[in-house]
Amino acid sequence: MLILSNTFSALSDPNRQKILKLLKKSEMSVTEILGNLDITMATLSHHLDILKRADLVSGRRDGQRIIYSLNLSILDEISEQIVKLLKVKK
Amino acid sequence: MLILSNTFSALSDPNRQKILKLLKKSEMSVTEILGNLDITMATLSHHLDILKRADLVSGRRDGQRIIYSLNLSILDEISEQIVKLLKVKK
DNA sequence: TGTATAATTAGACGTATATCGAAATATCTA
DNA sequence: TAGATATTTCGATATACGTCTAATTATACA
Repeated sequence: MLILSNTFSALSDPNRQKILKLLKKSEMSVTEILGNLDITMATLSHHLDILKRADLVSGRRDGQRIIYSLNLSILDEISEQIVKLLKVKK
Repeated sequence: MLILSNTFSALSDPNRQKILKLLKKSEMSVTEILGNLDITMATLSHHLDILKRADLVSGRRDGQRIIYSLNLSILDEISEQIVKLLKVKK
């Protein structure tokens, strides 16, 4: 079960939004993601942890690297929750 | 034009989510909203300001009271932005 | 015009969060 | 097994945010 507050918090940071947009195109290692952002590796790792805990991304190890990818399964659930939050029944 | 980051920030607080759910049922004055929450009037006013600036609610004066209501027009835009953020083209 | 009611604004405070550099952990390869 | 590469974790710091009380603004009405 999704905790709505956490998901929106996860989505509310500009750098995390950039990460999601990058992963939308293709899965990437941490270092690859880092090349597209202006933060340190430590900070990126922190953001990835938040996105992981919100179930928005997942990472799998591939040798030395960890490859992150978007969790598409969450999309429908988020949309549904937003509708529940805002949509007025006619 | 919607600034996505602001919308998600606005949606990310539990009390603001409660406010939106209340206004979903019917428009309400600040004092009426207050009766459903466990915060001070000042804090509520602060949250309403954030929701207003995110275009999620609007307020109109009615005598001494200010009546807040949900801005339904934003819903489609938010859903669209979420899809843009997360949805991968097949 | 003065008092009551409704809401916002100002100022202060503690906690959460984004960030960094440095240290630790994990994997690969020579 | 030692050194290199990739990532995470730790500890510190500055800023943002949610909250409060008190003061201010706006409206109503007697």
